[in-house]
Parts: sequence; structure tokens; C-alpha cells
Amino acid sequence: MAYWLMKSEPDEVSFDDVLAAPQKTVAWFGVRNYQARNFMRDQMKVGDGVLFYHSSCAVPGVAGIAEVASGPYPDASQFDKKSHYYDPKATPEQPRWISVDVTAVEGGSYLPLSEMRTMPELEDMVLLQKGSRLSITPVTAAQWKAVAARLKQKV
DNA sequence: GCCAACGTTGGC
DNA sequence: GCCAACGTTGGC
Repeated sequence: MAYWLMKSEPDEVSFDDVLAAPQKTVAWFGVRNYQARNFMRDQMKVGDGVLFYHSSCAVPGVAGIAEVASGPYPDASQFDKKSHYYDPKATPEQPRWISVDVTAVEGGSYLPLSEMRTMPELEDMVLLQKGSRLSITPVTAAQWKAVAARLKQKV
């Protein structure tokens, strides 16, 4: 089993939105970066752990724990001319971008980025590396454990 | 709003 | 295939 950190802008989809969704599950759409796409396509498995991260907001940080709930399938927004994720080069026969479903598992506490930067266990986390902007990044088991423990501590 | 860092595009 | 120009991300 693998672990991931996935960034979402809370103005678009917040962790609370996922908790409120039917079956607490949403499609993760709008990934338009090949490296992030390839993680979803090639490495993610149902049941993998997900740190749900809020980016581009007042207090960025991990907003809750989720899990991967489906295999990869074509991201519908790439075909939608009205979507700002529309990609004219994608066709249903030859889709470029994919989604996976993600289910919320546990919320109720928040770990700010500023605090993550103080945790020695997270020193090597991809998210925290200089210049890192990938929307989906791998998380090690040790990093996962440290974040989960800290979240639990805060409840 | 600024700006560093990174990704993508397209001319050559 | 190189690389300059441009666009985007995302913290601050």
C-alpha cells in the first residue's frame, strides 16, 4: 500500500466538500500535469492513503485523510468546452487526462504547512522541497505516520 | 500583488 | 533537439 499527498484549492473542492459528498466520495479531476497524471495512472491503487492538502488559501495544510477509491478513468472535464480544464487536444477515443475517485476517511483536525515545516520527520517530504509544485506527490510510510499522529493529537 | 521555480510551446 | 518566451503554481 502506498501513500500520497494531493493538493486541492479549497475554493474549488475542500475536504468538507468531500465529507459532504454522496458516499463521501468525489472524482479527482483537473490534473493537467503529466507527472501527476502518471502517478494516478501507473501507481495508485484502490485503498492507498491520501493526505488531502489545501493549497492557495489563507492557511495551507493537510485538511484530512482520504483514500483512493477507484482505478483511473478519463477525466470528463477535458471534453467539456465550458470547463476551464477543457483540452482541445483530447478526444474520447484518445483521452489525455484521467481521474481517480477519492473517499474522505477522517477529518476534524488541520495540520498547517508552517507546522509541517517544523517536523523533522517531514524534512524530506516532496511537498516541502524547494520549488516543488506537483499537485500529487508520493509520501513515505514514515511521513504518513508522523502526519497521521499529529492530526490525531490535534482532535 | 509579488516573485521564484517549474512546465510547456514553438521557432529555428 | 535547443532554448527563449511565455504561462502557471503557490507561498508569502
